Amino acid sequence: MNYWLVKTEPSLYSITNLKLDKVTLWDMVRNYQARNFLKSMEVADFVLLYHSNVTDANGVYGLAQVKKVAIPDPTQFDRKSEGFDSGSAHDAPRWWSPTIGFKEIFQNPVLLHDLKKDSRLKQMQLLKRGNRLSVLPVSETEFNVIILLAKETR
DNA sequence: GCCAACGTTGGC
DNA sequence: GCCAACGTTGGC
Repeated sequence: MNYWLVKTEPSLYSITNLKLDKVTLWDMVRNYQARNFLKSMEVADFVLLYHSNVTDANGVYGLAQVKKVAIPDPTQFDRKSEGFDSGSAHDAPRWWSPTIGFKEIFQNPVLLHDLKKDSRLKQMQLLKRGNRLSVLPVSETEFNVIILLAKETR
């Protein structure tokens, strides 16, 4: 069992969209390190959904779970898609997408500000200087702390 | 809108 | 293989 955090711009795709869709293929990731993390996701892994590029409100907004391991991202072969990659061969796809399913929208979103001030989360990959990766591993401890913060009544 | 961080591209 | 230029991410 592994724990992950994926970033998304809510104006493009938010936890609410995932709730409506129930499941979604996590496509369009075009960074090799992030791709490697996507490929190592296993069914039932938990995935924290992080909203980025929100004025004053970046943070973890909900929880998802891996439903299917990664398949080749279909957008890389689609000429009409922004994700099209002419350098990717069908027999050796570059980009991969797991399917994730909706679990919950947090009662209290755990904002970036809250993550930063919690001493138990000092080691979080997300908080490392300049980390722009859109898919990151989260430790079990960090995951549990974030879930606790999300359930806290404030 | 600005800008730091950093990944990618391409000339040499 | 080096590295400058460029593009993107994402916090503020």
